[in-house]
Amino acid sequence: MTNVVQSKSTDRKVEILDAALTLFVKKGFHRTSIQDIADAAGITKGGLYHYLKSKEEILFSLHERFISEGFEKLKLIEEESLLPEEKLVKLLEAHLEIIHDYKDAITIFYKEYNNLSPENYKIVLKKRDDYEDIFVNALEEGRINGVFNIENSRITSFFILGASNFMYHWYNPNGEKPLDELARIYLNMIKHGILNE
Amino acid sequence: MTNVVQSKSTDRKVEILDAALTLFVKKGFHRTSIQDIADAAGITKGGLYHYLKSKEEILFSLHERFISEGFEKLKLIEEESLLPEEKLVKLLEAHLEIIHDYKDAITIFYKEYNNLSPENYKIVLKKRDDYEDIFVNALEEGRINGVFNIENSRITSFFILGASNFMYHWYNPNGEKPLDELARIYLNMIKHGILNE
Amino acid sequence: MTNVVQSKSTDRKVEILDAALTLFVKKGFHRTSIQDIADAAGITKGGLYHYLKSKEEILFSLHERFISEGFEKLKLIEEESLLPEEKLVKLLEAHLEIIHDYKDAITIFYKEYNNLSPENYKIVLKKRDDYEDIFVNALEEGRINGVFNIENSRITSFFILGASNFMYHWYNPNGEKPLDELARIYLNMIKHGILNE
Amino acid sequence: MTNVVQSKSTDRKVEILDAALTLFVKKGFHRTSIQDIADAAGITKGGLYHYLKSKEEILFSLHERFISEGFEKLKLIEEESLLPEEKLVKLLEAHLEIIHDYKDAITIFYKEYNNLSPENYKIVLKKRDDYEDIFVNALEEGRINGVFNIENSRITSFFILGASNFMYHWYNPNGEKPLDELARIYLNMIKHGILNE
DNA sequence: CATGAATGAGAATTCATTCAT
DNA sequence: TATGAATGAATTCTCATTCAT
Repeated sequence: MTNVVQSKSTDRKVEILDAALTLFVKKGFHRTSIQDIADAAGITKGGLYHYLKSKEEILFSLHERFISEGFEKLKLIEEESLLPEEKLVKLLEAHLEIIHDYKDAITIFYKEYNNLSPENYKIVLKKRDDYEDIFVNALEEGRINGVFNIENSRITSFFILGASNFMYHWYNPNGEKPLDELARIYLNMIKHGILNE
Repeated sequence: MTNVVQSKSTDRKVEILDAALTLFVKKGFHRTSIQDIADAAGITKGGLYHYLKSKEEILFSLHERFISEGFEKLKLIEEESLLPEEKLVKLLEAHLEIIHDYKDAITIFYKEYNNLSPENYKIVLKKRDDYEDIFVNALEEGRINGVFNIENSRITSFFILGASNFMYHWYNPNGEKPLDELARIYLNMIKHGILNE
Repeated sequence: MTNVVQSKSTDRKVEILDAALTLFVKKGFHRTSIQDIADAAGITKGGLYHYLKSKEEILFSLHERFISEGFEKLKLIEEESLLPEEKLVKLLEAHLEIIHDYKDAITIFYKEYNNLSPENYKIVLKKRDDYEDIFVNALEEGRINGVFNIENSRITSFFILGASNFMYHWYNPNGEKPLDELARIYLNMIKHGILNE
Repeated sequence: MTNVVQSKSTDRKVEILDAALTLFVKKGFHRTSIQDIADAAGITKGGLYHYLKSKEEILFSLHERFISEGFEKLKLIEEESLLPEEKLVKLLEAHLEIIHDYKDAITIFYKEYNNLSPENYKIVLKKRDDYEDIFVNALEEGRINGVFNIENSRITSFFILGASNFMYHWYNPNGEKPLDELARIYLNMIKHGILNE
């Protein structure tokens, strides 16, 4: 899946990014200094610049890392030949798993993306749109088939993603509800709503 | 509804806060300098400090303004004697209205609240919890009555609020869908889900 | 001794000066703001400027108040016709009394006089010199008479004043030793030294 | 005596401290800006912060430098086995020498120590007390032996140190009286007083 | 007399980034 | 690769003083 052999440099870079992510989550992008990151990564400020050429690049790399991996995951599901309902379920399960795995990265994504350079901002937003489009397309397919009783696939997509994304504000991986249990509850509400009929 | 007569200072402070809000939304809290705010408000840097004693107080005031007004609105509905379903509908309509009216404030609330001082952070989080509790209580009432087919009122509340709050990421007040139309669509999904049964 | 009838303004000014003195002792001249002084005196910042035209004038007035009164006291003793030893004793007793009464003013005098404007600096230093000269003259008279076994009246004067002035660093008016007891001890050391002979 | 080999950084730091000391004596702590110090030391403001992390640390370092060296000097004398009178004489000669060598540092010590942070304030005051205790102990030893005709060693210590310390207000190293001459005069007054008997 | 608003200059400090070694 | 020194621009905040009302 991932490269087993990585150069020392790559390791070092990953360490720096991990350290940065932790700090960004705790203190925010601007309140975290390059010095802080260097300290946390066990490197000097000057040394850090051998791996990453600016603070913005750190932020961008963090975005990239999470959004690319997430997109790849969904893409694989999209390409499977599944019924709309099954596809939506699998997409959503994957999405919740991504939220679980990349809680920190998602947190800073929603808070700090406007600190990206205009060029990187565009790249990231494009990927986010592609990500969302996978949901929109799955919903649209089901809407046309008559499986989903929805008016507008995009609005529905935002509805579902919104409900899911909000989880990063409150979801505690060590809390009482395991993720698959939550996924079941969420799916149920999405499919049938909350009203007893 | 609002005071018609306000002292000059109150006006000035409101001007400063409005200017700050606009800038915070556009550039984020840290990338907006006091100088930027003062310029936008047509006042000198020193003058600004006559009305607000720190940059953090500006952020806090913006939070306060929106979260207190929002809470009052919901509180009034909570105190009406309504059936659970009716109450939830009214609460949600009010909530979407608040999102509509305070889109900018909510944007910076979710992005920048961790720039508040510890004391103000506590105050704001307390109010946010009170706000959410109104939804949780309404859902719990319906759950006990058997009107709502839900397992857990808090998770359901987060589900609904999450879906709604995410609107501030994409909702355009001048877009094709008017707010009441969106409210109808959202309510429908919350009540009945998306599956054709 | 002092005016029994004073205008309201004069009272107000005295209040301001007293408030300022207390604050200067506690926090130093620069760390005390005009706002602090105004607050302590129960007046507004703008109001304060009706009584004193600058922060420096406050400092100068405090110096004046203490150094003029002190000088007058010594002057009266100087003009009495006394034997050198008696005169020195009376001068020193008066000096210690002044230190007792104006501990705070003396503290800020030695710490903050270099914050005076050049003109006021000159005035204050002139008065300090006049004050010291009274001691030098008394010593010189005794030296010529052969009452005092000293080489240089100025150095001796500094020796005596130094020993006395240092008291403001440690003298506690509510401590175990009353002032007259201290005066006796000091005079004894000045007259006979510390060696058993 | 002192390290012959010092790192470049140590040199730079010493340069900054020396520049600061000169300026503090001339203009006082608060009227000297970091910019002033940086300019005088031939470094940029930002560069200065590479060596010292705050203005307060500059002040503290200046205090430390002088008070630690002074204390070491006295400590060595205290540990010699000398008769009380001889010990007092040597202590006082050393003390006057310290005043001669560190006139500037002592000046700002007495004027500006209340600008230290509470923690550093404590440290400095502790050292000052230790310094004074050396004199108190020497006097107490002589008082018990009957060599000194004094009532209270602490008051006597303050008397002597006060007389000596005051020298920094008027002593001019290039004046007519060399230091050892002054030491002789002072010692004479301390030992025998000023009265012809 | 008194006030509150406003000013403008200056202060300490932070920090991303560069670069000689 | 790695470092520590250095830079320079930006930033928040303070404050003595003025002045219209």
